[in-house]
Amino acid sequence: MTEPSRPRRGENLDITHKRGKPTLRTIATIAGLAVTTVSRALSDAPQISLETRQRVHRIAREIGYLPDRAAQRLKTGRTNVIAILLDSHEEVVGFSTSIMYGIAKALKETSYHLVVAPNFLSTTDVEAAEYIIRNHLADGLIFTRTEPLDARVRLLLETGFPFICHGRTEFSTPHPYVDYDNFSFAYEATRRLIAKERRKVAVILPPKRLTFCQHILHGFMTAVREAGIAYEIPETVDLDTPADVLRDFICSRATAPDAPDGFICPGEVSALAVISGMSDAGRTLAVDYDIVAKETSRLLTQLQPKVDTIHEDLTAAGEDLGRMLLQRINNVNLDDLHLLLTPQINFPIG
Amino acid sequence: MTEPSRPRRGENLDITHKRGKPTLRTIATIAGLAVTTVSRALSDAPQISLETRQRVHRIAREIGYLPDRAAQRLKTGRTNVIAILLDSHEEVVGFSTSIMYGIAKALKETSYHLVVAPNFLSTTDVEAAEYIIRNHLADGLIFTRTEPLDARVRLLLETGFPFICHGRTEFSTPHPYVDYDNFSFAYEATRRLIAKERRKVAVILPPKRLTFCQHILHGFMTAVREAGIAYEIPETVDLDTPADVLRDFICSRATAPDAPDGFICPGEVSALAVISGMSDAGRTLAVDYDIVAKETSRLLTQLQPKVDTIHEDLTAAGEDLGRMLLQRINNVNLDDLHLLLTPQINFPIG
DNA sequence: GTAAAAATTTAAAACGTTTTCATTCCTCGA
DNA sequence: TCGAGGAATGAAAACGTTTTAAATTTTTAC
Repeated sequence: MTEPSRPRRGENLDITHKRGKPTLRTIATIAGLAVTTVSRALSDAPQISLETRQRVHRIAREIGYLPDRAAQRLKTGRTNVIAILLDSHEEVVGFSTSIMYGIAKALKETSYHLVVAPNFLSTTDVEAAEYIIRNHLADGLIFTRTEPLDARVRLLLETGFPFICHGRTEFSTPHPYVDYDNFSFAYEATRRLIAKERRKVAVILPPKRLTFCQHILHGFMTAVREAGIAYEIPETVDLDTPADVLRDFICSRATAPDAPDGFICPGEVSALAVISGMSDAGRTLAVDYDIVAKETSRLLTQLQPKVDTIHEDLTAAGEDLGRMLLQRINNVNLDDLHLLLTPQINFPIG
Repeated sequence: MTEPSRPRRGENLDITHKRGKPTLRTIATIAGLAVTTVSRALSDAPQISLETRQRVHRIAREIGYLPDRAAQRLKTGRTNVIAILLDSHEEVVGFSTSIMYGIAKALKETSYHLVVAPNFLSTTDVEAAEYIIRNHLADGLIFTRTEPLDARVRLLLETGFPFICHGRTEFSTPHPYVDYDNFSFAYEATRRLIAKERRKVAVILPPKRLTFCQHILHGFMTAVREAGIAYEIPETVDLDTPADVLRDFICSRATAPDAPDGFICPGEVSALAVISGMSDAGRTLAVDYDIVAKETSRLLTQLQPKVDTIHEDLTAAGEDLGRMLLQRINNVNLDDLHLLLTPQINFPIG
C-alpha cells in the first residue's frame, strides 16, 4: 500500500520526486516543461499556449497535484486566510457559530479559509487584532459588536489592513460593514407593544458602549414619542447581564405599582429571563404583560404562550461579511460598501 | 511616515532588509552572527553558548522579530494549525461555539491556531477530512458526533493523521477521544422521572447512527428495567428533528390514553419543543408531566416552572480536546487516551 | 607543547512557489 | 535574405526558515 508505485511500460522518469506529494517539478518532468511554464499554465497566465495550458491542467488533475499553500504564501505574502475575532460575550446562543457558518459559506468556492482568533488571547480586543496583523495571520479580519469609536476599526484603518465589521461606527473614513437594522427592530417591536395596548414599555438595552445600543434606543424612543406612551429604561441591567441577575431584577421591579407591562428584549436569553422574572412575580405572559424579542435562532418561537419575535439572520450576515471582505481583499470595487439587513418580523404589522 | 528610518549616530548597518519586517537575517546582521546561529539560538538549541543565546533573544525582542510562519511551515512541514470540522447540525444552540472556545483556550499559550472547516464543503463528512489532509491544512483534526464505525475515524487511522474526536467509536484500534457520559445522563434522568412517580417515560433519542444514541438508550433502558416501569421510544422523531415538527408530534401523541408523562430530552431545543407540544395539548409541565433535559447552555434553567436539567460543559470538553490533540501531535505520551466527562446534575439525587 | 576531543559557529542547500529577465523560435515586412 | 517584433518558453533568483555537513575555536589529555 505504501509501496512506491513502480514505473510501468518502460516509464522511468523521476516522477515521484522524493516519494512525496507531487509538486510543480513533478508536472514539469512529466510534461517536459520548465517549472516556470507549469506554474504559469496552472494560474492561466495569458502568454502560455492553449495547448500547453490544457495539457498541464490535465496532468495536474491526473496525478492529483495540489499547490503547497506554505510556499505560495511565502512567495506571494498572501495567506489565503481570513480571521474572525471571537467574542466571549457571544458564547451563549450560538451567535458566532451562525456568523461563522455564513462566512464559511461565502468562502466555499474560494481558496480562503477561516481561522478563529479568540479575543481572550489578549487583555484588550485591539491587541487581538494587532496580533493578527503583526503575525500576518490573515489577509483580512472580521469582527462584531462595534463601538462608535471602535479601537479595532481605528487600528485597522491606520494600518490599512483589510477588514469588515458587523456593526457600524462613527468614523468619517469610509470602511465596509454589514449591520442589522436595529432601529427598525426596536421601532417595530415598540409599536407592536403599543398596538397591544400596553401602557408602559421597557427595553433591555445592550451595553451602552456598543453602537447598536444607540440604534435600539433611537428606534425605541421614536416609537414611544410618536405614541406619547410611558416608558422605562433600566439602568442597572443590560443584554450582557447574567440571566439569573436579570431575572431577579425583573421580578423585584414587577411588584412596583408603575411596573412596565411591555418589554423589548434584543436576545433570546434576556427574553427568557424576563419571562421567568415576571413569572416569579406572579405575572402571566400575554395576560399581564407582553414581550417582543429578537431571536437569532428559532428558540423562542417554541415558547407557549407565543412570544412576538423579530428575526435576525446571522448566517446571511456572515455570508455577506465573507463575500464583501473577499472583494475588499482582492480590490474588487464593492458595489455597496455598507449593507443594512432588514429585520424579519414574525407578527402582523398594521 | 513611510519614509525609511534614517541611520542615527553613525549607525550604517543594513538592519532593515528591504524596508520590511525583521527576519533572521536582520538579527544576524545586528549581532554579527550567521543566520544559522540565530535560528538555533531562538529555538534554544543546546549547542549555542548561553551568552549568544541570550543576546540573540534580546535583540529579537528589541526589534520586534516574529518568525515567518509560512517559511517555517514550508521548511518543517508543520502548519501549526489544528482544524475542527464544523457540523451543520450543531448550528442551533452554540454547541460548536462552546467547543471552539474551549479549544482556543487550550491553544492559548501555544503557537497553534484554530481553523474552522465546515463539512458542507463536501458531500460527505469524510471528504471534508480528506480535504484537510490532502491540502495539508492542519497538523491535527477535531470533530464531533461520532458514529460507531465512523468513516472519518477509519480514514484518519489509516493515514495516521493526528486527530481526536468528541464521542466514542467501536474501533479496536485505540485512538484518543473525549466523551460525555451519556449513559449516566440518561440513567440519572430516567431515575429522576421515576422518583417523581411518573408512570411512563419517553426519551427523544439522537439519530440512531450516532454513537451517543446507544449510550443514552442504554442508560435509559437500564433505569427503566431496574424500576420495571413502562416506557416509550418514539421512532419517527429524533434530536435533529426540526422543533416545530417535534412539537406537533408530541402534541398529537399527548392526546392518546397511553401517552407518556415523563420525557428525557438530550438538548435544549427538544426540551422546548416538548414543552410547547404538551402545552398545545393542554398538558401542564410539573403537573401533568415532567421533563429532564440536557443543557449545554444556561437556557433552560430560566424556564418556569423549573425543568430538571443535567449540564454538559462543552467548553471544558473543548479544552480537553485541544490539550490532548496537541500532546498527540507532539508525540507526548498521553496520560489518558480517553476522557469521559461527568454529567453535572442540577437536581437532588437520592 | 601538541594532538585529540569537545564546544561553538558557519556555509550552503533545501522546502515549493512566483517573478524577473533572458532566450528561443516563429512570422512577417522590407 | 535579413532583422524586427511577437509569442512561447526557460533559467535563475528570491521569499525566510531549518538542517546537514563542515569549519573554526576552545578545551582537555597526555
